[in-house]
Order: sequence, then structure tokens, then C-alpha cells
Amino acid sequence: MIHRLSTLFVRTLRDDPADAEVPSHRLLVRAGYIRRAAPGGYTWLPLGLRVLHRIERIVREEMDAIGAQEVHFPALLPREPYDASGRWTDYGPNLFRLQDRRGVDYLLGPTHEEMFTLLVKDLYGSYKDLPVWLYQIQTKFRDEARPRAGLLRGREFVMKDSYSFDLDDEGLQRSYDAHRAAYVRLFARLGLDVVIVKAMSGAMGGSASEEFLSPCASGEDTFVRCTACDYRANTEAVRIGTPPAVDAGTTPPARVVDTPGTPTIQTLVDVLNSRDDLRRTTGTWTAADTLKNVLVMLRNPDGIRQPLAIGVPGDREVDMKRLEAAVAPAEVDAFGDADFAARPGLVKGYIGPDVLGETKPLGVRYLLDPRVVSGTAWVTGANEAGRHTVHLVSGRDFTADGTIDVADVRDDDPCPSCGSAMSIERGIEMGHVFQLGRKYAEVLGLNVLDDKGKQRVVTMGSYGVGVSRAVAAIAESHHDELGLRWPRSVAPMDVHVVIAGKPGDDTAATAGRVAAELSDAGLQVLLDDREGVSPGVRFKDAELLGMPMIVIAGRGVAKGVLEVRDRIAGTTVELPIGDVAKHVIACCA
RNA sequence: CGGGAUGUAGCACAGCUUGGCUAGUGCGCCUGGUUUGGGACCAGGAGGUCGCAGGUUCAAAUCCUGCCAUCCCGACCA
Repeated sequence: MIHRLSTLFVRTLRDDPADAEVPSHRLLVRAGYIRRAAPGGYTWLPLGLRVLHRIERIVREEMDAIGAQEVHFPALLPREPYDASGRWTDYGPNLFRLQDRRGVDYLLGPTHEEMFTLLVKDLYGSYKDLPVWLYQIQTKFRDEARPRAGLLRGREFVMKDSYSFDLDDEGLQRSYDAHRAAYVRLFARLGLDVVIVKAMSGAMGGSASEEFLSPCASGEDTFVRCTACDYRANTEAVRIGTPPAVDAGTTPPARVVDTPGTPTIQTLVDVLNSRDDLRRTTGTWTAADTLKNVLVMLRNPDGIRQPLAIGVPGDREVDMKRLEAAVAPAEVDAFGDADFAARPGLVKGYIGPDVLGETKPLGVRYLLDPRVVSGTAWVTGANEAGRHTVHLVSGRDFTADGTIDVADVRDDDPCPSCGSAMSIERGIEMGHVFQLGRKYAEVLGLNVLDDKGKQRVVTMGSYGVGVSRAVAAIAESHHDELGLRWPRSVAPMDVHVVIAGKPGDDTAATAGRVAAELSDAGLQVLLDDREGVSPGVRFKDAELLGMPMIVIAGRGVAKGVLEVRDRIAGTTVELPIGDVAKHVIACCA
């Protein structure tokens, strides 16, 4: 089919929109693929919608290929199922809630576990019905506190979510593996390089969980990648190993020293190094020699708050994302002045292990970073303003209630799997597969009879793909300084034909004939037939719009040739007019 | 929710400090003409609740107060 630029509903912008920061947002708006309609909500213009539809189609094909079946739920959902799962409240402020004219509660679906579970419960009751895999491509709604980066994080977005239902763990594993493999194929077809990382299953419950991340500076997820082995993990899911215990035999006895004015690690290290009586034979004191005890308040889903102390080496911070993930479903609040006031035994800036632990009078749970192994010696607070304890040895002088691995992860930290250096990178979360288990089936009563006639709770898997986000992610990884560069599999048109001659010459007629030839071969052709537009504008627009092939009918027509550019490879060739269609069709095959 | 910035035509911005004639510039759009291989030129036009509300003043885009919205950073986030 031939689509004429003179009538296509699109307007390209010469300037970048001021509110667009990341390349995909900038280019998709400039090239006329999307327009912002609401905070976190975008209108799909014809070109953008074509890309979205092509992505949806590839997702459908890959889901159908593994035997999943498509269904479609309403976006407007009743409250009851979400009450049953607890998510009417647990989902918090991110859930769009609304009421009908009678005051009955509804929500706009942020994800559909409950609805799928109830649908299967409604229709199936026997182990013979399983396994079954269902999916939908739906608009999801989440009241994001801060939508950003155009399509990358919106309040309304298109997602493919599928769910597997199995009788037992072996079945779930097969379902999981099938979806994971389908995702590998699917993202390859979309032209997205993805890294599969270990992920936290988080508040969703369940066990095995992996994310498909598209590496990109604009991404919001941080992950580690081992430079030697194949270990990859979301930073939230990284588990550092526990170093072997150390022999503390030569460490002097612990002693309390006056360190006035040292409420922070840096001031403490400076004072330690300025004191002759504390001089070390092994070099100067560093932040890594100190033990920092960080206090937070945990808020459980039932609303009860309890304090937690975390001991980490002084050169590291507690990573709040990792902490949140580690203590879920409890939430983390700051340890405020009121909390200090309620516990006079805790001296801000000088907290030490002596007063920490569930068995101590204050009853503050105390967990240590795994690096604080038995036998290691530390400088830490003495629980009095202006005083610290040196040579305090873990296991000899203090113990804790356990360990917690929530210190920040850094470039060159050792890989938990092989010990080599890891690098930290960012990525866009494109897909997430995980074994949900029986959480939803249990609370919503999804049981089937097994071959012994006994009721069995079904086990589920949940698998998501960000479809509208994929448009942005592909734009992020496929563009250059001139504009977009769509992979052939998702490009809105196969070829862009530019008329670059003078009015009255035969470039327009030639371009029209070639366009017709391409169209007859089944290609989608964008023909720039605008009048009174200079060649420079046509070239700029062709590059901005980003079709994978550009055919130019210009001054070469007089010599019987057209210019054919491959936008992806960046190459340009001149071909006899009669050979152009054959060449382009071959490239698009 | 905290910090910062910004709201003036479809887009990008100036004007605000120091209040004052009909609110400007570039791009885009319309009409006519000249152009046509890298975002052309000339002439003429259309398009504005200057974010909203209140206040100060003879007079407010400009000063004051409140609110709203957007963007960035953080917090939060299947």
C-alpha cells in the first residue's frame, strides 16, 4: 500500500520538545509518532500506532506459538476480587480507584492476576483441564507518582500479561521455561537486545523470577553483570557471598576512646588518623574500618512499626531499594527524631552494637552486613556522644540477630558466582517472568480435582511484556543523531520514497511508478509527494521518521538511476531505475 | 511527599529585574510570487483567557498572595 506524506496525519517538529529528556521521547514526539494528552498518557498518531500494532502482532504470534490463548478483560474492574487478594489496600496509592453513580467501588486494572485466577476457577475444575496458558494485551493503569520519559513510564500503558495454571511444581517449571523461551524469541524479533537478570519476586510473592532488561542509560532498573561468568542480577536481587571467618588472634582488646565531634564516618576517620595513640602498623584508617549502624523503622502491612538496626561497613550505604526488597512486604520509614526520643539509649551518630539486638533492653533487632564476619575488627560507636570503640571484634565482642544483604552494590564488587569483578549497568524492564506459586489460587479458591479425586490448589506463573514501552525501548536502542531507525520487523512502513526533483521533471512520475511496484509486491510504502517542499526538508524528514529503506528520485533520474539508502546499515547505492524495486524487495524479505 | 526549575500562539523562546502605546521573535500554518540535492527567499496574512484566582495600582505578562500544572533530582513503584 502507498501512504502519501501529503495526506498522512503527521507533523514533524524542527525543535526538540522542551519537556522531553530521553532520546525516545524526544524523537517520537518530534517525528510525529505520539502526542502527550495527559500526564503520563500519550495519543498514538498513525505512524506510532502502526509500530505499536506491529509489536502487538509479534507478541501475539510468539504467545500463540507456544499454545497460549488470548482473552480480553475489561480495564474497569470490580473491587471484590482485589479485596480477596488484599491488593485493594496493599497496592496503595498507585491503584486508580473510582466509584460508579451508586457509590460502588471500582478500579482501573494495574495488572490482572485476580481476574485470570477467577476466570479459570469459573470454567475449570479438573486436573485434566491443566495446564492452561492465557494471555491478554491490555491497557493498564497505575497512578504513578511521577510519570516520566514519555512512554517509558506512563500512568496508562499497554502490557501483555499471561498466566499459567498447573497442578504441580514440575508443570509450573515447564510453563515458566516455555514462556521464558518465547520471550527470548520475541525480543529478538523486536530487535531488542535483552539481558536476563535474576529478579526479586517482591510483594507479588512466589519464587523464581527473572527480568528481561534492555540495557540503556535511560533505564530505571539497575543490574549487575559479571565480567567473567554469566551471572546477571537486578541489584535488588544480588546476594553477595559470605566471606570466610577471620582469625582475630592478634587483634588487641576492644577499648573505648574519646572522639569528640565525630558524628559522621568521615569526621571519625579524620580523627582516628590524627591520633598518635591509634596509629596502625598496617596503614591509615579508612571508612572501611568502621562499622556504621543505620536505624530504620519497618512498617508491617498490619500497621505495626518496629525498629531495625543494620550494621554495614562505613564505606558503604544502605541501599534503600535493596532494603525495601529484602524486608517486603514491610515498608521502610525513616527513623525520625521522635523515634530517637522514644529510645534514649540510642545516641545519634554514636550507636554501637552494645545496645543493639532483640535480647537487649531496647529490643532493637540488629542485622549485620555479611561482610562483618566473625573475627573482623571494627571501629564503631560507644553509645555515648563523642566516644567510639576500637578493635571491636565480631563474634568475640559482639553478635547480632542475623545478617542482611542490603549494602549498596558497586562497580568491581566481586561476583557471587565466580568472584570476578562485576559491572553495574542500567536497563529498561521489558519483560518479567516469574513463578507466582499458589498465593492467588489459595486466596481466591482456585482448586481442581486430581486423579485421586482430591482437591488440589493450582500453581500459577505470571509473565509480562511492556508493549507500549517496547516502542520507546526500540527507539532508545535504534536511533542516531538524525532520527529514528526502526528495525524492519516493527517499522511503520517498509520504505520511504522521496521525490527530490524539480517540479515538472519526471522524478515524481518515476517515484510514483517505483512506489507502485513496491506496493504491488506487498510492501508498505511512504511516498513523500508533498508539493513546494525543498529537498533538504524531505531528506531531514525521511531521516527523522526512520523507515529502514529510503529511495530517492532526484537528479539521478535523468541518468536513469535512483538512490537507495539503507538507514540501518547506513549505506547508499545508486541503481538503475528498473532494478530498484527488486533490490528493495530483496532487502525487506 | 521533599528539593530545584518552568508556565507567554501548534513548537521553541524573548519580554518580567526597573509596571506604561495595538505583547514580540524564529519555526510551523494560510495567500501570491520566485525557488528546488541537505531544514530556501520575497511580500502579505491568520493565530494569544501571557497557567488559574485574588490583591496592589490611574495602569499588571511584569509587583504581592494563594492555588494548579509540567519537567528534572530524590522518595515511592507488577
